[in-house]
Formats: sequence, structure tokens, C-alpha cells
Amino acid sequence: MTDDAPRYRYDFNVIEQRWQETWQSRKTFRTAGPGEAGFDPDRPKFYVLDMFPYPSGVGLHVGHPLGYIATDIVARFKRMTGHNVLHPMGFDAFGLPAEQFAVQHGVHPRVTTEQNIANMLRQLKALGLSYDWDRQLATIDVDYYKWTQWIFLRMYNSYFDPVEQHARPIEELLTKLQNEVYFVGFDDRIIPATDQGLMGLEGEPIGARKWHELDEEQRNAFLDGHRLAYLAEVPVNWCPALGTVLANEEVTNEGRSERGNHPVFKRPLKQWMLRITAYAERLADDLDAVDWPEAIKKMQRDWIGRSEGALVDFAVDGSDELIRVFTTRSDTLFGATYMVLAPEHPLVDQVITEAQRTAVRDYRRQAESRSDVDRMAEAKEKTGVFTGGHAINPVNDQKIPIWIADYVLMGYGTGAIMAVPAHDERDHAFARTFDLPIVEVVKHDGENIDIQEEAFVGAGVNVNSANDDVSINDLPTPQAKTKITEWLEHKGLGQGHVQYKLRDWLFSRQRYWGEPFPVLHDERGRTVALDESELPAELPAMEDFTPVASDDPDAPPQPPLGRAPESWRIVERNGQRYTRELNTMPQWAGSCWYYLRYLDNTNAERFCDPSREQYWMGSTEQNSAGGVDLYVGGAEHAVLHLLYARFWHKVLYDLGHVSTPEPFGRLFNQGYIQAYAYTDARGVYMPASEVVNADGKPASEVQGTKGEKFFHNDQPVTEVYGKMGKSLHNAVSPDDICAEYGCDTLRLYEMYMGPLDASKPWNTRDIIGVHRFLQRLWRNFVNEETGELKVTSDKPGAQRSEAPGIDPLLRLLHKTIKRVTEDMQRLCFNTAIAALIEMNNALVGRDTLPRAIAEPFVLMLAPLAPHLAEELWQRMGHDDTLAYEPWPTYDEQYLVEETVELAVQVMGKVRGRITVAADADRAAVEAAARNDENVAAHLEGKTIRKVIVIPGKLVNIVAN
RNA sequence: GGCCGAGUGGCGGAAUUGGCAGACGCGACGGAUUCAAAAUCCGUUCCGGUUCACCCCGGGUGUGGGUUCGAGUCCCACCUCGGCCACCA
Repeated sequence: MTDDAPRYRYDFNVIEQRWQETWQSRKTFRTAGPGEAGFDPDRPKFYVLDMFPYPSGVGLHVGHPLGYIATDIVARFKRMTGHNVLHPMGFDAFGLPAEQFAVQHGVHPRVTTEQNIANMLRQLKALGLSYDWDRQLATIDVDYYKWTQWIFLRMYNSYFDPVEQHARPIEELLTKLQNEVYFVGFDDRIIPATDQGLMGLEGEPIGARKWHELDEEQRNAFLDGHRLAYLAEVPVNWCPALGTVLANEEVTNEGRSERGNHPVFKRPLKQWMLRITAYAERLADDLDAVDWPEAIKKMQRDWIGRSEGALVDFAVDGSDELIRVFTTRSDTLFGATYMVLAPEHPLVDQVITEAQRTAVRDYRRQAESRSDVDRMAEAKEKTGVFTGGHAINPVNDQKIPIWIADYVLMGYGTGAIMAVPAHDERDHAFARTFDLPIVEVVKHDGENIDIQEEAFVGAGVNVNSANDDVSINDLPTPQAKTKITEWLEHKGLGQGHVQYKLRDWLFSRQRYWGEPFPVLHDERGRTVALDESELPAELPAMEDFTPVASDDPDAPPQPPLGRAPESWRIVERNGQRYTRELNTMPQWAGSCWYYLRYLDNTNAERFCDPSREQYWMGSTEQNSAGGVDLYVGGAEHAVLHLLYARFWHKVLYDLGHVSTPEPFGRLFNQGYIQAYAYTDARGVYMPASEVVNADGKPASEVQGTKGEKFFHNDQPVTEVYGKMGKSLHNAVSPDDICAEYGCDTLRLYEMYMGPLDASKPWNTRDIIGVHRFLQRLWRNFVNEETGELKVTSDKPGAQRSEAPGIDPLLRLLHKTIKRVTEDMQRLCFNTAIAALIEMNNALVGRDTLPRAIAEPFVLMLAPLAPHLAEELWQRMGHDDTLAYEPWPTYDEQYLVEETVELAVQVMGKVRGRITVAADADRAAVEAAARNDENVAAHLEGKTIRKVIVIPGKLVNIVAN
């Protein structure tokens, strides 16, 4: 800076540092809830929450804080509109990436994770975000995961009541079984005594047993099998390269692990499961009550995958066995020409014939060894093997062959299907491959379709669909479904059924860096839960925490905790030896309830005090569903975190621990910040800073441009557009932007880029625009030569009677308050900033600024650029922070214009403008319009047919 | 393949219910200031025509059609891009 530069320029470094220190030392944003000092119960509450981040090793790039800045603006705005605002932040610090980072660096994950948290905290605090840092938490804190384990125990000690449709303590199930309110089904389902048709003539249950008929082992197995958290041997996603099993949600479409892109295999393994399927219906139905983006609701509904249909039993020819299938097209039963079992189906061994034994065994072995990757890749061609067995189609007694094929999935429905090749594309393809008969039973209403060539899957009218007892011929598809299902039910051959795609949640991982399960296993292999008083079950200190990875899909899972010291693994109790569970919980566990712990993060007695939960999570006028009032995060969590958290919340709700059925009343997905990346001739990503400078011009390393293209060593450089990230070498650090322009500028720029929910490209070049706005604003308030404040105590002329009209400055202020307030309420920060820029531009060049204009203007700026706003507020003579100052309100009387300008159209084209009194009547407006010179010229020689007057907007004259 | 969303100047975007398309910002161009530059300030900037002093005229929101006095906005078909799901019976 040279000597003659203004001495009192906008110095964001000094201003931002001062205010961040002030906020921290004065605890400006400490929030009091019920039972805390300073709590004001008369104010409405507002809980605004960010999806808490992973403390990754590379730190934040400018894409990460987009949502944090938005919620911070909302939090600050809501404080100024008189709300008690809860705005906390924490860290989701268990999980694979944290562990992998630690393994790569050879340091204990707790050390690396805590370093990463410290770095992220520094970055977040440098953005001036108004979190109540006293509420900060991390999922790896023992005080936190103690309660994660406590919630797990609640699930372990509960079952889902099929009649009441909610979770209840497992003791209630025991009581109901003992009192014969419920019976034990032969398929291990709970059978209510009220089940019609269950009781035989003697009053004995049919297809069910009484509790006292079971021995102790059967009783334990039955109870354990109905817990919401249970151990089961089921086909799971086994990823040998990661050395762990994964949830369905963590496996990509291509059958690879979401983390690391490794192949995943289906293996039957005994693992912890959570009974999320019990909640399928409520998870789907309750979406109606929450204010979420429709796209996210749809993704969840699709994931839950409700479909209505029927279960139908097919008898195996020459055996007592029944094969149960699920179908959504019971109307096509007469067209079922064969059956298919999943290769893993338990009945395969019963239906197989000696001649087919080898072929079936080979096929099963082959299906097993293929990873999901291969299976998906070969999805186009249908494969399968005939078992040799036959089944009887219950509607027409036809003998149809039973096949096995991997296009039938064991995990959905019953793992078996009736194949109707005429009316299902997959069955059609299979039938054509193996030359199986195709019988048409539904006709297209109009078109003629060659059913041998092409399946007809739509709704139509039934044909060929009758037996001696029932006919559904000539019925349209919906009626045909109803009638045949009723007939099946009447005959005891089947029943209507609602099937969900959702599967139970695989809840254990072979990892070190996760929450230990609070359970033990005794020497007979039975599970014993820890008592609440024994929590937390702490992770042991370990030197070697690396997972056991392998290329071999048949390698067994080896949890790292198996290498923990024996003093941790073995527990002696009443002379009995127990071993601890060696698996840990998946990463999602901690994020399922963190929003509740913020409410009361230091409570040592409970996971959360009920009065605080009821206050902060209660429903309000704007948030009828209750829960968090605004939850902001990326759409990538649509079916993972957001589904899991809703499930946990509903369990806690059923058990009376929380007061609302839904955790997040309103959800908002921010868009992504995209960026340009550059590849060289080989397609390798080049650091973006080597290709272009911040101003978009070629960087020195690049030899120049030819047309639109950049060149490097005479090779063309290709520009591609995508997500910002380390791998694309195009990440921009908020640290750099804050250093150069200040964080007020960064905040404004990120909000000014476009709508919050849209994805938009980062352009460092454009930042200067909002930075100029702040500099200009500073000069409107402060004389840069003298440092004196330009704000004066004189009042703008508000009285209409004295002056000829309203002071234009006052009118501008009130117009701006209206615009900014409305934009704030609908999260349109880009247009709110535009309104402030316009007002600011109107203030340029004045020697003085009336206080009555200056103060509301600064208050409107405060949520967006809080540091500069606080600085100016203090310079205007206020000792206290402006964070709790009332938000400015506008007065309609200053918005009323005496005259308005209207556009005049002739045949829909603007031909002139007229200025008329705001209250001018129709006739006067019409006359003025026709008097306009250019309008008159266009009306020359034409007859006016119609005149449309839209008050305050335009006049359209229709003439010909 | 299915579902959802989006296509507006050189660029990011604005136009809340059908009512003056392009607010605001970037960039670009011209000017002032300066020895010079940065910074700052003023002006121009959708395309084309006539005149550039003001005006005026034609075209224009992915393409083609429709509804309407009037369409970026509503309806139909198509094209392109993005996202999600994908053998779920």
C-alpha cells in the first residue's frame, strides 16, 4: 500500500478476527433450553441443523460449507425474529474412511481423527458460523457412544408387536405368550389369538403352538428371533478386499462397495441385524406428514418398495411340500407355465431329481462364486437349470416344471416365482432361451400382440382363465386380480399380501473403529446383553487395528477386535466365562440420533432430558410434523442416514423416549458446488491452478490458447466439468479465499452464486463482485480518509404532509426490507443479496447517511456478512452484539406510490409507457394509453376489439 | 430401460400466482483519475436493422405444435444434459 492510499479502508482481517474472538469469549451464541440459565420459555423455538461432517484428513473445500453458511444465515435471521435458536455442530467420526486414513498413516484412528476434528473446527470457526460450540459432540466420544449402545440395548430388549404395530419391551411379548394372547407359528411368526380361522373346532390353534409346549431352548430362540436387534445367518454382502460385510445401501448398482469400489459377494454369515422391515409401512406412510423435497420422499418410497399382490401356494408334484410365491399379477395365474426358485432356495433339495442333481449342483456352485459384479454384467442373458421336479398350478391343476435361475433373488418375496412368460419380460426372455411354453391370458384392449415374440405386461382383459369353479375371463386386470385372489383365499390356496423391497439392516462390521456392541456370548454360544449400568463398553486400546483384507471371496471375516487383549475379550461373571462380541457397529449408528444429543449433550443420567426433547423437537405452526425445524444436507443421504435415523427415532418414539414420530420436520437439500477440471492428452487430471489463473486466463505453465482450448507442451488440455474434489485436482480451499477476501466475502459469494438447491460452478473470478459490494458498503458508512462515520442523527422525511411525497431513501429502505425479509423466509439468499446491493448502490456518493436508514440496513446485512455488520453496528454506538436485535420491519405506507408506470401493449407487443396516478380508474388508464403517441400510431386504421387493464402492470389493446 | 429434475446473453443467474424477458453480479468495451499501474468512479453491453442525439422496427427463453388478449411460466410431442433406481416377480 502506498502512502497516499486511504488510511481507513475496509480491513476484513482485523474486523473478522476481532468479532470471532468476541463471539467466542462472550459466548454470544450460547443457547439456553428448558432448565438452563437464561431460558426464555415465551419465545418460539427454531432448531436448525446441519448434517454433521466426517472429519476427513484433507479438510474442507469450498463446496462443503455451502449448507453450513445457509443454516447460519437462517439461525441468525431467526434469532433476530425473536426465536430461541438451537444451532449445533458435531462430528461423525467413526467409520471406514477415518480408519483407512489412520491405517495409511500408521497412526491410531483416535489420534488422526482428533487431529482432523481440530483442523475442521479451525476451518469452521474461520467462517464465523454461529454455532453454540458448548453443544459440540463427536460420535467417538465415550460419553456419546455410551448412549448409542444404550439405544442398541433398547432395540435388543424390544420386539415389534404385529397387532399394535409398534415396538414394545420384549417382556410384554413373553407375558402375552404365557397368557396365550399370542401363539408361536410353525414358521416362527407371532400368531395373535384373534387371528380368524386359526382356532380349530376344539379351540386348539391350527398352525401354531402354545408357549408351554416349547422347551427352554425353543423359547429362547423364539424370543431372540423377535428382538429388533437380532443375530441371524443370512446372505450378506461380503467384501473381502475391505475385510468386512456391508449393508445393501452401501453396495453400488454394479455390485461394488461404495467405499473403494471393490467387488462384493453374497455369503451366508451370522451377523447382527436390525428389524427395520417391521417399520416399512410406517416409514413409507409417515413421509406424507413431513416437509421434504418430493424427490427424496420418492427415493425413500422406492427404496422401501411397497407392492401389493398375493401369496400363492403351489404343491410340489409327488410330495407334501408347498412352494409359496409372491406375485403382483394374480390375474395371470392361468398363464403360469413354469416355476423358478432362487439357487439358494431351501426347497431345491426336495424337488430335485436324481438325473438333474449334478447339473443343479454345478449351477448353484457357479452362482455362488460369481460376485454381484459379474451377475449384473451378465444380467442380459438368462441362465438357469431344470431341477427335474414339477409343481401343480392351483388354478388349473397343470403340471409345470420347476427351474432354478439367478434372476430370482432369495432376498425378495419368498425367493420363488411363478413364471408367466406371456406377461413378464424376464420370464419371456427365459422361456425363449429354454424353449418353455408361452400362454396368453391377458389381451391388449385394441392392439394385437404376437405373444410368442413379445410379452404384454400392461393391463388388459383376461382370456383362457377359467376352471370348473371360477372364471375371470373378460374381466379387466384390476377386477381379475381381486376376483382370483378372493377365490384363492376361499380355497386356502393363497392370500392378499403387501410385499416390501426393504430388507433388515445388516448392523455389524468387521472393523476396529466403531462402537462395540454391548453384548457378551456365553460358552454355549448364547447372547447376553450388558446391563445399562455396565455401559459404556469401551473400545480396547490396540496396537494393530488393521482389518484383514483378502482377494479370496471365501476367506472368513476376521474382526480386528479378535486380536484385542484377552483382558478385554474375556469377561468373568458369577464364575462363568463370557466372550465379548467382536464386531462393531457400522458408521451410520452414531448419526442415527446425534440431533437428540445436542439438546442435552452433557447429561450423564440420560441420553436426553425429556423436557428439553419436548421443547426443541415439538411441533410448531410452521412445522406440524415436529422434530428439527430445518435440516440441511446433501441428497446423497436419501436412503442411508435419513432412513436409518427415521427408523431409530420411531423405535424411541414407540418406547416413549421421544415425543414425535419423525425426527426431521423439514428437510432441504443444498446443491453441489461444481468445478472445472483439466485433463492432459493422456486423460490424466492436471492441477487446475496450472491451467487457469483465478481470472480464467491461461496460467503461466500453459503455453497459450487456440480458440477455446488450452495447450500444454503442445498437447491440448481438455476442460471437464464435475464435482469439486481432491481426485480431480480442482479443489479450492476456503482458507485461501478467506485470506484473500475475508470470510464475509466467501459467505456472500457462495450464497450469491445461485439458488441454494441448485448445483452451480465455482468461479473464483466472480468473487470480486461481492467483495466490491462490501468495500462500497464500507465507504458508504466510513470516510476512508478520516475514518469518521458518515452516519448522522438526522431523520429522513417521512411525513407526506410536509414534503412533496415520501423521502425516496425511506421508500427504498422499506422496499428493500420487504424484499430481503421475504427472500430470507424462502431461503432465496441470492436475491436477498441482490436487493442489498441495489440499495447499497443507491447510497453511493453521499456525504452523510441518516441513522434511520443506516441501522436497518446493517441489521439486514447481519445474517449474511455478520462480521462487517457487527463492526458497523458497534461504530454506530452500540455496545452489545446485533445478533439479538429485532429484525427490521417495513411499513406499507412507505411502499405506496403516488404514480405508477404502465406498459401499453398493442396486440401483445409493448408500444409505449404511460405514467398514471396509482388510483386512476380503468377509463382514465385506457384514455392515457390511447393518447400515447406511439400507441396511437400502431392503432391507426384499426378497430379496437378489447382493452385489458392489469392494474399496476400493463394495458393490452386488442385491435385489428 | 424406468422415474425425477433442468435447458434463459460471452458466464453465474433474475422474473413468487400466465402480465414490460435478461434484475443483480462477473467478463468485455469506452471514458475519468494516474507519470504509470492497482484501486476507485462514470457510461455501454441479448441479436439484427435504421440512426447511433433521442427514438423507432424485426427477431429472441433447447426444437416443433397447441391453449390464451397475453406463455420463460400451462398442455402435447421431440432433442439434449444432470440425478436417482434398475432381473424386486
